[in-house]
Amino acid sequence: MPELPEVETIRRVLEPQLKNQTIQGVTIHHPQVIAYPEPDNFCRLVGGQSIHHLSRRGKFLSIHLTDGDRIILHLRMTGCLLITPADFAVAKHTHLIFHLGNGQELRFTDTRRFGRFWLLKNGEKDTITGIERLGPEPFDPILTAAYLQKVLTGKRKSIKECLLDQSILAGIGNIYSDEILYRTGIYPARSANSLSTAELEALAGEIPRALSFYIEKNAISPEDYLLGGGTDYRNTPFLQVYGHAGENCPRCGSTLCRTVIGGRSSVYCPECQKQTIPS
DNA sequence: CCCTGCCTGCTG
DNA sequence: CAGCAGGCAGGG
Repeated sequence: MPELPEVETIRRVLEPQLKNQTIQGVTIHHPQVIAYPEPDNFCRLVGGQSIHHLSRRGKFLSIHLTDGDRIILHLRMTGCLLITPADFAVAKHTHLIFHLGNGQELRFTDTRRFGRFWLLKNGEKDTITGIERLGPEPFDPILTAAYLQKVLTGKRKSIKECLLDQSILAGIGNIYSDEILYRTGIYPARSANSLSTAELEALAGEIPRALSFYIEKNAISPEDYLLGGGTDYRNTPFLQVYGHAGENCPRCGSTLCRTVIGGRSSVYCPECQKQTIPS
């Protein structure tokens, strides 16, 4: 489920609670979620270490341990992290439990089991998670119209598919690509190399602006996060097009359309996002 | 470019 | 029952 704003929200909520905590041990209910190394080694290497801080890169979350090792995870579609008391009822589809020194637990729940964990040793070159192939962060000042111009030149695929391409920009998924294109008035199926400089400038500005807006709308206390089971994404009411096909465009009142682009469901306003290229 | 697999659950 | 779901890798 989570895209960049949700992963960042999780990082912000969990980091203060996890900082300086010791991982006393790990219980694996479903070894499939450990991509590397072997699940037994994963547990052995993590056990006894302390958590130094959490970082995010695109949709990846990293738990940095005090000796320089790092646990990296990707929540994919339905992954979820929750800090609970040890006696808290274990939710269905809980695959991994980290037992913390303060009696709390860090639990990984994932209905569809697409999410993955990796453990990289201090200094170990990351050739397996995919982080190395990510494009820049959307908040990196490198994201300008000129950067977009450079990476989109010659790209005949749609601008929506390019926004979803993690090697072009890291962290945007199906929700926020639709929201960003709506905000910038760009028809999602437009070929990426057809965008004008003005449109690229609009995108370069709106991408970080929209993502920041949705990160802030997601803000939640640790208590409410636990009550919501880690899936209470509070920015959903602020989505303008995603999930609103058939409803009225908030700007012009036209009926929002749904189509499929690059195999992904896409919602747009036929009036605010014209198919024709502005001259 | 499209297709499939990976999984379960919800909706119509 | 089919179709769909906020992701990504791999294959043709």
